[in-house]
Amino acid sequence: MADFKTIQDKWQSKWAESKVFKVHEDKTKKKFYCLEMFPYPSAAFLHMGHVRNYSIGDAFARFKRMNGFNVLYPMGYDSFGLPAENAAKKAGIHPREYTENSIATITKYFKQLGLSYDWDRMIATHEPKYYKWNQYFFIKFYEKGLVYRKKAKVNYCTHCTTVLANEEVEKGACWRCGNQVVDKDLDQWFFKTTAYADQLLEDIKKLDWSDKIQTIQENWIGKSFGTLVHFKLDNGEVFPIFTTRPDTIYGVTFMVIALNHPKLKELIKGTPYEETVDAFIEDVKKAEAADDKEFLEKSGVFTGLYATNPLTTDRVPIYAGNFVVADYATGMIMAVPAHDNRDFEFAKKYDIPITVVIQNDDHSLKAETMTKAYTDEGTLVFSSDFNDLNNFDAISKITDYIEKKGLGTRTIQYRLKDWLISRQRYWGTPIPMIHCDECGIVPVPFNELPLLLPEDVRFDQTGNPILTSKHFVHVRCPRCNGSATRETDTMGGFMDSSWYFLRYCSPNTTDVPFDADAVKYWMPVDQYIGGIEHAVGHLIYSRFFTKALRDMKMLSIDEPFNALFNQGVVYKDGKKMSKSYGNIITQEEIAPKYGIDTARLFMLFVANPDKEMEWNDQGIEGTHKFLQRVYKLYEDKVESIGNTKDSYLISKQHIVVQSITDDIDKFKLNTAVVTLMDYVNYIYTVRENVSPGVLREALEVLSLLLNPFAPHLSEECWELINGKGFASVQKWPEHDISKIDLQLHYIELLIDNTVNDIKSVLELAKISSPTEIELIISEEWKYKFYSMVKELVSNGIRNTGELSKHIMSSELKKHGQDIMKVLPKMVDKLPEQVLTQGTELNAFNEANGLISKMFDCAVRVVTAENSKEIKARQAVPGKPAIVVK
RNA sequence: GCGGAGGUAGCAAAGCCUGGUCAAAUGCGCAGGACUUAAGAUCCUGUCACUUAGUGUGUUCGAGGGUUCGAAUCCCUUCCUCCGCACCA
Repeated sequence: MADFKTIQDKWQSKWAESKVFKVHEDKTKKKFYCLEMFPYPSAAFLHMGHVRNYSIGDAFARFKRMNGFNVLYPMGYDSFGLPAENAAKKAGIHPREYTENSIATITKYFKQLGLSYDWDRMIATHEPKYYKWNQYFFIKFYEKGLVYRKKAKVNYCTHCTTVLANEEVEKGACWRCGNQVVDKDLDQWFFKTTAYADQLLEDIKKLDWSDKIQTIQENWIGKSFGTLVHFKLDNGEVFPIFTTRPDTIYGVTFMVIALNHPKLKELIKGTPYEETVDAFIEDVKKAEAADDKEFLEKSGVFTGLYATNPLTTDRVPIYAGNFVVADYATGMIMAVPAHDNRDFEFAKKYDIPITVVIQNDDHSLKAETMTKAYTDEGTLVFSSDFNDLNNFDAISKITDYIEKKGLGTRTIQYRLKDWLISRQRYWGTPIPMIHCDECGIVPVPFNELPLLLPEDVRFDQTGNPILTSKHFVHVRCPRCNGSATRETDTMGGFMDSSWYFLRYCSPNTTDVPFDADAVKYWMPVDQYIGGIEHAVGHLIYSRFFTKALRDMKMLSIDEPFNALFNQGVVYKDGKKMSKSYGNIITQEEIAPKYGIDTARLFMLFVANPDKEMEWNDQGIEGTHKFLQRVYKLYEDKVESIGNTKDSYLISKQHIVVQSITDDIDKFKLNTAVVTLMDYVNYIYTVRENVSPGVLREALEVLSLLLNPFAPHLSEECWELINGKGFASVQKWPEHDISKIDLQLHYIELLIDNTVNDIKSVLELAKISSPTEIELIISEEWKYKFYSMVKELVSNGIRNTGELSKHIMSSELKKHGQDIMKVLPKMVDKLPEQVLTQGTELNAFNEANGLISKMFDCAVRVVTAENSKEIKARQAVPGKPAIVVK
């Protein structure tokens, strides 16, 4: 029995001592940057979900490293953020202390996983030497006009007492604590992500990302082409509204403005409607708080205002409605109930007229009898000069007209909003800005960076702890030296993660955020690995950051992450494995019992890495057993009793290497493990019948193939067969197609079957302990079937159709049906030598049954243990089945 | 509503792209056997049904149709499950 605990400790310390995984730029080698999303160091443990994620990344990094790449594979911590601050509030320890304790613990666990990180590159974003550069970038972006401050309605979480970015709001609730988010008017800092909306959208297509995540990003950016139409209010004010359906403009019967539109209050101030509208807004707020779904169906209230449709000059009423979003487009819509379901619902509810302007084929639509909006294609009616046009054709014609008359313009609208970076909390990067009454907003001078977080703060009060600092807030203006105040907001955590992948390239530079040459060498990330939950947050911000830095000439790449792999979630008892559900299995529970290699292997084996998987307590026993079996191969001193299986094992070895290499390349780690298991079983069956050299090579190869999956055992096995150096940095085994001989495996199967036959015969004949069996297989029948296939091919038969024709018109007719069962694929592929591929093996196996029918074969079998000669005759209809002598 | 991923033997999970190698890898579970005083561990065999000494036959890959000499695999319809974004004009 192998003691996995001792083995893993031994190799972990050896790796650490010799720094095998340390890398540096080496222009002579091809680089490969493999990166996992860095974790937030909150909980002081790793559960099987983590084990899975990092095992996937490590397997891939190891694979690439062994394939000769110079692999950058770093790890660090996204260590700013609310949990640390909340813990500080609760437990009375400083967030830094909490964070650094967590980091120490987590790092210990990481090291116990045996991941092949270059630990010398570890970063933690809460360290001043890191966040200094957040401040630097902030100011740079500010200078470029990519950072601005504005008063805005923002999402505010009352529980976390801070604003949240759009991307941090899920279904109207705070992503972290799940509390309902409320609107608040605040002066806030924004990154102008929208400036790159188009590029962000366009460049997605260039990336090797899953369709799913590409679609999520596309939807999030939400580009739509439309027209801005100028409606006029009664007070003469022009109010543009955005529509993608100008073809329906003659059917507008009302307008709807967002309840929280900044202009609404002002427009109805002092009118008789002010009171009812205000009351309605209050009701909606209450309903939202109470999550009253029924009330939250489309509802609204008349504002007493009217707008004039510039095309019809009709005056239509303006409602305030809850289904219109204030910060998309202009916050007001034109409503065409006949042709939009939302508008239809609303019109029905409040008894607003409906005007049909697009007719179906038989012109049978009537406003009175409609039960839902007509949203299909049709012909325009009641649309003045545009009558009888197809409505989709009319879109551009009407827009042309609108533009010509100066009533509006074509426009492109994005759903993406600017990135709100301000947080009213302590544990983040201080925003390096100063508010001066004289000079306005003034950045902190570069030479004063990093602007450190103040230490003299109290966490026992509500609100932003920074405000409790006596020294932080008041400052002299760097420009006029007058008295001024510091910005007290800190940056949201996504700032830290927007460029950390650059910092890994040169983690210790003090005069620049990253070394240009190092970044040029390592970037972009070749393989990024992480959860899909970051689809719209981190993965958009990082792309934005990269593009902005490129335009500032600090980078020369367009995209940070070439390939992205989203690993599946680990479930237990039907729920995602997480601390909050209390259904975690930690590394600590598993590793002592089975060893960490077992845990890692199991996580990779049980399901395709991109699929969700259910944790299974029993399954892990199986992988443990497997690793023990592997170890036994190296431990056992096998007395070889022959070399009859040499070529079989060699061939098998090359098949296995080829198959595993392909699988890892495609991230199909689960099937790679299966192949590995199969290989181990195979070695067991043949090891007594191969020469020592061949066995040794097979074991050498096995120990290396094992490295990405069970690295510690891999090293141990490598050492046991006297491998030099670390297995982890050996060259990945190569496969040689010419060494793969499928015929051999085919014959092997035939022999196995025959041997089984003979076993049966022995049983039947009650011969319990034969002392000799000789197995003789005639060359003639061995190749007969194969040569028949060859003959067909040489007759020019290349595909199924030709084959069936050939058979029907040939002497093979009597076996036609049977041949059709087996041959076609072989015929199709033989010219390309596909017979050399592993999967073809089974074809021969299947063919075996047929062959035994079609060809007469006689077998004499001899083994060491028996002396009785037996003749076996494969069953052919009408012939004696087996003759025992 | 829009979008994405799925439904394979007792369970988990391959196979589907590129149709014939599929009664369908592998692991778990289960059954039998070897070993053992016994249990455990380990090893071997079996595990859709009926049958055989071996072979074989029948019915299977959510359901229903279609294409094909041939479908788990391709096409259409349909049912169900999970997951994102959600009133984006």
